[in-house]
Amino acid sequence: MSATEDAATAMGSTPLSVAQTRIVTAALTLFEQHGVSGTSLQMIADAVGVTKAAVYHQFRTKEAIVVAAVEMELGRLEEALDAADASGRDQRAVETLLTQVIDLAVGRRRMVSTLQHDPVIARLLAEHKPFQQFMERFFRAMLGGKNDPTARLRVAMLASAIGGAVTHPLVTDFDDATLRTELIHLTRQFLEGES
Amino acid sequence: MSATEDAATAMGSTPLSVAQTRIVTAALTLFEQHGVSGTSLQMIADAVGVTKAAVYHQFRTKEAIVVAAVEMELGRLEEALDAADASGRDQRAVETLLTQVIDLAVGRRRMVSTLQHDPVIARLLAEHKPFQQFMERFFRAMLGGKNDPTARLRVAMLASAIGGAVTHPLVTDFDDATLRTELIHLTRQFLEGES
DNA sequence: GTCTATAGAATGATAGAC
DNA sequence: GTCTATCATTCTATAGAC
Repeated sequence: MSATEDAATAMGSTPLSVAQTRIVTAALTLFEQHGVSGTSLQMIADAVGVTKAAVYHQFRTKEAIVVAAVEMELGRLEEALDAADASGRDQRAVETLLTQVIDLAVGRRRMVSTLQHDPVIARLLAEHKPFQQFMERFFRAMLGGKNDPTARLRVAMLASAIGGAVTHPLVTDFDDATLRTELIHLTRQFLEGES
Repeated sequence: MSATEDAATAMGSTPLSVAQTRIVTAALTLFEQHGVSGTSLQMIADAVGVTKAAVYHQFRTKEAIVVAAVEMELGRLEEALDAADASGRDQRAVETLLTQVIDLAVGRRRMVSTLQHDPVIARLLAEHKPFQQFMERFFRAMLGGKNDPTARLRVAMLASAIGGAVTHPLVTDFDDATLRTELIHLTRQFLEGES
């Protein structure tokens, strides 16, 4: 409970103040509805209930808000990643990590798609050094020691399948618990075919 | 070859003129780089090499351009879908459709993510009647007669896995042929687990 | 930490000439 | 089919008062 309300951000950046956390939280909701480009500072300010100038006092640019938002979301993965890195690099460690990834993806459903596919965030993940390193670390853990083309494609498919399925129109009627159970089941099935 | 250059749009709408086709093609490239909201009419006009007013003469609104663009892309799926609907509703028909979907996804890599995840297009697919019906038809074909929750999640994962994998950072170094072969292989493997 | 007020550029969209 | 010119609106961002 307190972990969800914690304002600390990941990847060694300065923790957020209460006012900053309010802005980032509101921004995230708008980003998932309209995308980053489709969200103006005015919309964010209105959602928080302050003026644009107040938002600019907390973040110098719109990009700074996006960075803080991505940091906040990736921070949720960091704990799971730490545990995975500590518990070796075998198949069982990968499955434990996958379960936590699924938990996060189901719990934050609508957020995941934005994080994975918004063009602005994609560019940020590719160009911003700390994000680059974090994603490399994440994929390394998901690969569990392997690195052949088939293994890489398998991880790419798995990450996309989980992230995409949780918001897919065919699945919107699933409650979280059912979605979680079924996702774990089908994910395991996909991994069983592994050579 | 002539099929790729054909300006005809799907879903019963008016075919596009040459000028309109030029605009929609340029718009699609920009949409995949910046998203729909991140693409202005000025950017589209510049890419085509005309003024904004010339673009407005061809399409009354920006939304009309987006609709035409989505129609053009979904049109590529329509042929495969017709064949699938004609060849029954068994497991083999689904596998044939899947192969064609993979071919399309690999061939148009960067486009797929935009179509599946851009918030403006997502809203359009959900609210625009002809798109709604087309997507329903597509999912029905992919389900191959089934409709239980597990089957729906399986299709959701499959569609997301294919659409997401083709642009995934872990797979950017794959050439089209390799990506196609491996995707078909892993997709079949995923389906073999089916009960 | 928030406000009012504003600068300066870019946005979607229209009118009318060629 | 394309142009120039312009509309009202919105955008990011800043200055300065409280």
